[in-house]
Amino acid sequence: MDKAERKEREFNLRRAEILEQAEKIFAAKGFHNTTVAEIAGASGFAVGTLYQFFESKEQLYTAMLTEKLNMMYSDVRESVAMEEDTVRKIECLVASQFRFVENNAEFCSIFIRGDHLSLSEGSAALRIRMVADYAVHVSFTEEVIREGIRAGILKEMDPRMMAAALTGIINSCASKWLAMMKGASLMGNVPFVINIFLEGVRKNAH
Amino acid sequence: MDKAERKEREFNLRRAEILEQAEKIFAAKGFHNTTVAEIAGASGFAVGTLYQFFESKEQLYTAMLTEKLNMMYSDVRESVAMEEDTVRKIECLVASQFRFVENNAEFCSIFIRGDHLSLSEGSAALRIRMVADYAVHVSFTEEVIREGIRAGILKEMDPRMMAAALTGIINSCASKWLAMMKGASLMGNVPFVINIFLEGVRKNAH
Amino acid sequence: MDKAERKEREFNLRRAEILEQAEKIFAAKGFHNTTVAEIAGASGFAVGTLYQFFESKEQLYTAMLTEKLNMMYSDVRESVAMEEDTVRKIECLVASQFRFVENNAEFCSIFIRGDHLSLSEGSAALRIRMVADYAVHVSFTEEVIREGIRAGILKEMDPRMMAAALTGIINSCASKWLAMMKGASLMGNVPFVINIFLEGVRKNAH
Amino acid sequence: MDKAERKEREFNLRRAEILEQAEKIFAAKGFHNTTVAEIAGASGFAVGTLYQFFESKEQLYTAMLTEKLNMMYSDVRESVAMEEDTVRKIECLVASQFRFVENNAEFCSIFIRGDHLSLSEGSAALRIRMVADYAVHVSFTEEVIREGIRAGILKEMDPRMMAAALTGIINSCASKWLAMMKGASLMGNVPFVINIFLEGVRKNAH
DNA sequence: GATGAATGAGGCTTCATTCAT
DNA sequence: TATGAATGAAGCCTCATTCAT
Repeated sequence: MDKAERKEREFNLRRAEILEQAEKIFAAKGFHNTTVAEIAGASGFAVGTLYQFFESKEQLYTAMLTEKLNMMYSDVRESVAMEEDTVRKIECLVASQFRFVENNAEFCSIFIRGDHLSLSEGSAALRIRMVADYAVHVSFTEEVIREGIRAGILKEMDPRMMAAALTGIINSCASKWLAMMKGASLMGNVPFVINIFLEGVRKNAH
Repeated sequence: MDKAERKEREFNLRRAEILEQAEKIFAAKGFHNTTVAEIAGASGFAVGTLYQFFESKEQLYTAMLTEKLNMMYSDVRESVAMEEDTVRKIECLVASQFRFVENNAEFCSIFIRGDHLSLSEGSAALRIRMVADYAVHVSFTEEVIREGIRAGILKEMDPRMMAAALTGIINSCASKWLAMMKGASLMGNVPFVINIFLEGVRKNAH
Repeated sequence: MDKAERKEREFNLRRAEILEQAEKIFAAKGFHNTTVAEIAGASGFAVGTLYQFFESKEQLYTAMLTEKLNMMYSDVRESVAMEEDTVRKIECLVASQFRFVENNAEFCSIFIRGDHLSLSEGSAALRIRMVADYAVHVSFTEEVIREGIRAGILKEMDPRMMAAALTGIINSCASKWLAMMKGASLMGNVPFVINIFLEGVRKNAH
Repeated sequence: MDKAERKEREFNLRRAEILEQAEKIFAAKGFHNTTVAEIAGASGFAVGTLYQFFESKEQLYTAMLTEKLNMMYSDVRESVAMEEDTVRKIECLVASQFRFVENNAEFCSIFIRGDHLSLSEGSAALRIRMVADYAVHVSFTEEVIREGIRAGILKEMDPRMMAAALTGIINSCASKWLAMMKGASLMGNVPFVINIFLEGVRKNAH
């Protein structure tokens, strides 16, 4: 019977609607300053109804966070996988993250505000999963770099540190862009990031 | 009569004691999950007493944040001011920030947690001061870089972006270290950071 | 569907129940010595529930006050409107106020206690409305007297002052009755009040 | 030794200073919205010092109230005692009360605000004394009226009620004046009050 | 005697969660 | 299954009173 199927489709649609509204409000006001009633109101459901989709306010928050992040993670992985060359891969890594930030500015400002992780002790399990997801993403970046080293394209430094440096540059540029919200495109900074990461800032003597 | 003087000294000691305990608890649990009663208990005062030192929970939080950060800002400025050479200045910039992170690991984890800024609308004035302080710090980094460019040592790129990149690398390494809390010294990463920032990661053909 | 209608009816019933209990307690202990928890307990609701009916303790207090007073005001106006003759109108004025005091002794003792008006600065708007309502009531009394003067029944004195005198006599008798709470009926004093107001207390020489 | 005497004189001066300042603040903000610290500040003493003059905030409040009122009561009694004629006595009764109100407008507005009596259960004894003092004053008014009746000048009505009526007219006029705080003198209303009380408001047929 | 910092009980209000309809 | 009124624990803050200096 495909009644069950329709049910599930409906369920997922409603759930997505809630997450979408929650994202906006959480991004604007932070976790603690957002009330469940607000989210319910914005998504057109009753308060009690939200609790049929999510166990708690925290779980709703975490779901939104992880699902959106995993979306970004797979975007990055997909776009990187299409390239062969290490330098191109790094370009894709940067570009796809910048693209995500541009397309999800509100969501990303959560991380500037930064109340992710300031979740109560109770939800340790949820937090652990988020951290784990992040670790996977980091090690993906590491792997790209490791390949570059193996291929003799990148210097033989600690890949962990190199990944950290690249991530830092990306995040810092994204934060700057989010803070300013300038009309300028964030994507336009890709060459700069690549250049600084690959070549550094010291002027070569000649 | 220096009775007044002694009074003030006493006052500042108590105030500092409160800030010290508050720092630990805020760092461990975040702003919203920390109660005024907890801070009072930890610092050995009654709840009401805290309110003779700080107007509100938020003001206590902000005071702690700004005072500690300004401490770091001046540390950085001082140590950088002692050097002449641009490269040495950048080294100092990185080293003094890493030193601060090492010495104030608990405090710094607040920024990983990141609930600074998620303060209610009420404290706009306080928040503005924090942002302004930060802006001054950022422009200090920029200035160091600008000097390097003028001196022909650094490439002629946008100094704002270069400062952002450097800041990103520093923060990322610090975060990594805080997250792992490894026995390894964070200071040990200074050469790496300098190297990657100045020379990049691409292997030179020769 | 008259489900909404029933909802509203229920809502109003509960609201009235709270007001009724609040009236008793406020009357007995004054605004500041009454706690929200007490009112909640007496009306059989949880504390939080009160806040679905009233924005704040002050708003609850003011609502009770204004609604009850307006009830009295319209009682007075209605009963006076039924009479033609000025003297009969004044009788109704006095009688209907006395009747209200007898039927709402507890409520009226609030005014002997008198902590109406000692509300915080915050509720200026609410207080203004109360004062305005009272002004309307006073000018109604004045108008009755003015008519009596026009009709040649009352002396040509300042109607404002005459209204003040009548109001004073009424209030004073009511206060006396409330203070003593004697078995005696307050309504029994109507002829006395009318007589003293119309004829004064000096023995006529004859 | 008159050292003790000087001490007592000093003590009374300080006490009076505190009462004077307390009166202003209580009059302006009411009992509950006035803090002990405010009174201390205004009177130039430390908080702890107030507690050497008064047992508690409530006792300070009551002392101020009773002492001021008794001042008025004796003023009234004195000035009435100087007259022989009943009508003149009543005039003095009204005039001396109006004079007191004019000279102590701030203090009297406490009674418009009316948070006298809204004292906690604890101070029953103090409240009882205030009520008793008031009762004495009322019975003094009654006695004047009783004399007038005996002298064949006033009608043979219940003197209690007559006293209540007179008091009501006086209070009502005073309240009106306090509320408006008009430039006009309250004393100017004495003839009106006397006239309305003695002769009433009904126009005589002729 | 004078001081005023420290105290801590207690008040108002919010809001995540539940459950009867 | 959806609702949203009811709940009540918990938080921030105030302020009368005390007591060591």
